[in-house]
Amino acid sequence: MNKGAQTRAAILDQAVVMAGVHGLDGMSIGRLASVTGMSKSGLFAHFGSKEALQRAVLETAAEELAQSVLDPAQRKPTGEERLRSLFHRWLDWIDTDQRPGGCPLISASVELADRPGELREFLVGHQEIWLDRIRRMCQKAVAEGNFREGLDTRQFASEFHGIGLGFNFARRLLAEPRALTHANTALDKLIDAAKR
Amino acid sequence: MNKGAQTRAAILDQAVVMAGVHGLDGMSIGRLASVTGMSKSGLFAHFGSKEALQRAVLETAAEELAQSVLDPAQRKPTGEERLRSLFHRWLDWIDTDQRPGGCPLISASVELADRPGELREFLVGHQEIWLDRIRRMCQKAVAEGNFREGLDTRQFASEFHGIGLGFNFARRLLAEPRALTHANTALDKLIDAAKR
DNA sequence: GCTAAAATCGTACGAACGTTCGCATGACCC
DNA sequence: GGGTCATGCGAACGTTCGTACGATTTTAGC
Repeated sequence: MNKGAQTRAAILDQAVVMAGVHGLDGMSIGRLASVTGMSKSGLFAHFGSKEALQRAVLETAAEELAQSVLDPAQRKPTGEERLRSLFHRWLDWIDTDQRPGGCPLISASVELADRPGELREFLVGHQEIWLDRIRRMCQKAVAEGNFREGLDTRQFASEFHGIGLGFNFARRLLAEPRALTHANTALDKLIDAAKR
Repeated sequence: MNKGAQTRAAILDQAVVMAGVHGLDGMSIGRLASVTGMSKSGLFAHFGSKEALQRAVLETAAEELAQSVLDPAQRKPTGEERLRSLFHRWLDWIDTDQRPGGCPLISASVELADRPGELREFLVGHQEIWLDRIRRMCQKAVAEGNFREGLDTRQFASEFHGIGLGFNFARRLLAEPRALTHANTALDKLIDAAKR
């Protein structure tokens, strides 16, 4: 790995954290420079604009999510196992003490929801893919005869995602200790209902 | 109403909108002044600090939520009716075209989740009350014999809230047209499951 | 209608913002 | 190992930020 790419990766490591806590806008180049021990201009040169930095943060977060949540789940044999694996890994990813700020993509989703632009489009695309993956896992479970025929998979994906958002909320804002139990119970109910 | 209180209310009207779209931090006093046709210093004098302004925004949003969502629902006779009324009014409040930015309290929840301070405490308090109200409505339905005995009302409230968060997400970021249907179906399932 | 109080304005402040540019210094290829 | 190009720094830019303060206008009670 080049020196440049190395530094860039180190910057993005911190940037994902800062963006998760303070938002993509609240993340400032000056503070990021001081955290990474670089000069503002030196750091800036790696991206060329703040928007490009923000974009890189979103891409980095999406890659990390894919690597530590989506991909491992995809390797499970059955649809239900994939869904359960995805769910638990997702909760871990949201709640990890490695990264204060929870899931940076959820934070960005709320921050950018009503602000048209390239960043928003990127996020929309990512989240549509995310929901589609859930849906496909669900379809697989139907094809396997595990979930009932005629199940509304879009509805399933929507509810699946809602449980995760609720967990993110309960865990991060309220520090609710029962949040994990609530989420797991909700998933069990959802999967149970999908079977009959 | 005093001239002062009148102006203050007009400012907060715009401030709630701006905070919903750009976040509590992204809302700036200068832009707020230009939108309301005031001078920066004249507007500032009404609050004394930006944090006080942010606090007032949260209080205003919470009052509006109570007035147009919570209070009317509380007047319904049965627990289930209260829950259904609360839900539909909540979705309307989230999706209204009056206020771009969806529910400002949800936005603020994500923005402030990992930033300790007075504002966060206020939000935590408000959201705990919110969840508690849902829970109480649920308890009422149990007491009425409509929902089954032994129902985990905390679990119910958590799922109820998750559905709303999912709706906020799907409607605002993805502009998903099926979002309302998904939310309604999810609520029906939730209530149905609470009965048996 | 006068007057005290409340509301608003203009100006200014220091700090932080994103961005630019020229110069040094290190890394990497031949 | 020398030459080159990527990498990083320091200083400065114009703008916007939140905030302070004294002057001025407008409101409200007598």
